[in-house]
Amino acid sequence: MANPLIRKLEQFVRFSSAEKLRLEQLAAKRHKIYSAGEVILKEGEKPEPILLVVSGLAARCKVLSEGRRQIMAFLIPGDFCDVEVFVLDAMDHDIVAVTETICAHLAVPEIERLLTEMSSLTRALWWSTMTDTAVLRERIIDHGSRSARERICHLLYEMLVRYRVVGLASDHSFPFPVTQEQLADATGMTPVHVNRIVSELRAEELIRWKDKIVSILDVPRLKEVANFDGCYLHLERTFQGDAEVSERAGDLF
Amino acid sequence: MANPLIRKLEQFVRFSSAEKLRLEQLAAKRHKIYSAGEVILKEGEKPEPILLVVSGLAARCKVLSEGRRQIMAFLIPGDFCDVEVFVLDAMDHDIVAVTETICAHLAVPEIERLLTEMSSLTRALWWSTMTDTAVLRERIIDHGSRSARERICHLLYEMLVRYRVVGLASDHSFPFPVTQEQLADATGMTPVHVNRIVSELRAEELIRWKDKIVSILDVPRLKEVANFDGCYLHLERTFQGDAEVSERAGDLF
DNA sequence: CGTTGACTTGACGGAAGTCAAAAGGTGTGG
DNA sequence: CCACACCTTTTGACTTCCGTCAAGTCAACG
Repeated sequence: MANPLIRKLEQFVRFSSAEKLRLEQLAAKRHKIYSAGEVILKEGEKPEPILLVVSGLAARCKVLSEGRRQIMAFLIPGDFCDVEVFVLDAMDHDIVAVTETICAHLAVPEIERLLTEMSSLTRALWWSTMTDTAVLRERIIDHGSRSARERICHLLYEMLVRYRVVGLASDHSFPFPVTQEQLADATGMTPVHVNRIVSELRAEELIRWKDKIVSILDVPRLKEVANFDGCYLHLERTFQGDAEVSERAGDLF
Repeated sequence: MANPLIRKLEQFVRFSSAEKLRLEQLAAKRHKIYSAGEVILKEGEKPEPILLVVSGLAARCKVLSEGRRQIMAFLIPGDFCDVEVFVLDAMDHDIVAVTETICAHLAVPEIERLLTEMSSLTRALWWSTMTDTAVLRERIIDHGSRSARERICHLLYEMLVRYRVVGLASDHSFPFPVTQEQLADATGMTPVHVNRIVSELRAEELIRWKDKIVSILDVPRLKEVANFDGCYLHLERTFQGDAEVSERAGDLF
C-alpha cells in the first residue's frame, strides 16, 4: 500500500515515480513513537521539524480554562501537525496522540530543498492546507447549525472519506480508536449525550462500532442523515484500485 | 491613515517605504463596489482575480439545505476573500457583502510578480492565512464549548482587536453594521436568543450598541466574560501611534 | 399613513446538559 | 486465576439553556 501522504497529495497532483520515491524517503526517516495520551506538540512551543503522522491517530485540541477540552480536528496518517510553524512563532494549540501514534520528523531545510526541486509539491501542500481549513469550516457549520445526530454522522462520514483517500478504510469500515468522551470533545457535546446518539445509530442499524472499528452499514443513508456535501474536501478523483470498494465508492462525495 | 492591509501585515513583517508604496498601488486599482446583501463570490465559481476588502464588511458564509445560513467569518478591510483560489478549483462557500463593501480586484500575475520581488510579502501572506485559520479554530471552540454569552462576547472582543489592528477602531468602539439576525448566523444561535443576550450585556453596561457602532464600556470585564486569550491571533506588537487608545491598548491580548 | 424590516418581549417545548449510579471491560498484582 | 482498581459505557431522573412561535413596538421610508 502506498504512503498515505502520497496517496493524499495525488488526489490533487500526479507525481513521477522518482518524485514519489523522494517523498517516500522523506517520510521514512526519523520516526518517533508517541503512546496514547501523550502530548506531541504543546501550545506555546515552537517545533523545529515538521511532524507528519505516519500511523495512529492524533488530535488537534485546546484545553479551556474550565478543564473542558475541545478537539478541533483529528489527524490521520498523511496529515501534517504543524505546517503553520514555517511562519508562526508558536503553536496556539496542542497536538495529542489519541492512540499510539508514529510521527516522522521532517527537517525544515530538507523540505525546503524538496519544495524548490519539486514545484508540484508546493502546490500540493497548499492544496492540503487549504482543504484542511475547509474541513475546519465544515466543523463550524457542524456546531452552528447541525443537531447532535447530524454532527456525529457528519464526522463519521468525513472520517470514512478521509481514510479511504489514504487507503486505510476497507470497504465501509475504518479504524476509529476514540472513546466516546473524546468524540464528545470533538463534537462539542457531553459524553452522556454522545452515548445516547451512538446507541440510537446502532439501534437503527446505521453503523456498527466495536473494537475501535466503525463500520457504516448504510452509507447512502448516513450521508443523507449527515447532510453531507463533500465538495468542501476538493477531491475530484474517485478512488482507484481498491477492489472491495463497491460501485458506490466514487460516489461518496 | 495607512492602508489596512499594510497595517495588518506590518504586525508581522516590516516593509520599506518603497514596498509600502507598491502595496498601496496594488490595492488602489480596480475597485468594485458591492451593495449590502450582494454576493461577491458564489460557491462553485472560480474567480480569476484575488479580492481584497478595502472598505465595508463582508461575510464568509454557507447556505444550508434547510435555508439556514452559517457565517463562518467576517471580513474587514485588509482581509482577502479568496487566497485559496491560487490553488483550488472553486470556492466552497459564498462571500457576501454585509454592508456596502468595496473590494480591490488584484490580478493574479501582478501579485505573483510582487511575491517574487518582495520575499517578505510571501511570508506575510502565509502568516495572514495561518492566522485566519486560527480564527476559524477559535470559532469552533466558541460553538463547541462556550455559552451563548461567551460566544457573543468573544466575537465582539475579537472584532475590537481586529479593527484596532487595521486602525479602524477608535478607542473602545468599532463599526459593526450587522443585524442581530446576522450575528445569530455567525454565532450559531437564533435571532431571538441573540437579542436576549445582547439586551443583557447592555443592561449590565458591558457594551453599548447603537447606530451600527459597538462600544465596549468595560474592556477587561468583556475579555474576562469572553474567556479571551488572544495568542491565537499571533499579534506580537502593540499598536503604535493611536493617540486616543488608552494604556490598556497594548494589553488587549 | 400604511408598509417594511429590525428589534423586543413572553409563553412554551424540547434537545442537550447535569448528576448519579450501575454495569461492563481491562489490566495489574497478589 | 481471582480480586481489585480503574476506565469506559450505559441508563435513569431531573434541570436548563436555548429554540420556536407569536405578538407587539419602533423607526425609516415611500
